Amino acid sequence: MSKKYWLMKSEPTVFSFDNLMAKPDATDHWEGVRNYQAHNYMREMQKDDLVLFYHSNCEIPGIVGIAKVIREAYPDHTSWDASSRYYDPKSSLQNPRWFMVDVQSKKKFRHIISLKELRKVPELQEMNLLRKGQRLSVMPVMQKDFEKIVKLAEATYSRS
DNA sequence: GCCAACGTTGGC
DNA sequence: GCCAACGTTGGC
Repeated sequence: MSKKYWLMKSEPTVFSFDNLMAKPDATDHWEGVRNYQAHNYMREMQKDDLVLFYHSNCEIPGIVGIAKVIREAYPDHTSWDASSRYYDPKSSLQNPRWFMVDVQSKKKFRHIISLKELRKVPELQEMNLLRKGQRLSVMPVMQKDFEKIVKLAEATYSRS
């Protein structure tokens, strides 16, 4: 099966791209997805799929870098941890209700590709991310859009 | 802090 | 199964 592309949102005050880079092996599990549609997308992820890392609910929302899926979906242990903010009493070790993947940071953009900037790119206007009212924290990205965003990031490098 | 646009819950 | 009330997301 061919590689797929995704976008995952995180609030940088909770977990930022820098936090991911600082982890051992620049790798961490992606805990806390508690929306079924986002969760279903996450379960479709395959090893080596690439992920746009998006910072949400912050001063400058936008894409900050690229990560890679290094472990496919497995039970999210925070869902049965009563002390976790992601605790779900309907989930248990025996019958897990939520899953997570492991991701590794791959490349940090020198500058954030802000939501504002994305909205100015004609080719990207069909992205799920830019659709009104869509709030999924995990969503698929078309290959052409992924490549366009990487190009934007590279153009930013050469300009500076 | 506001509020639009969702998703979820629970009474009926 | 309907739907009002409530909670959450996330840009602004």
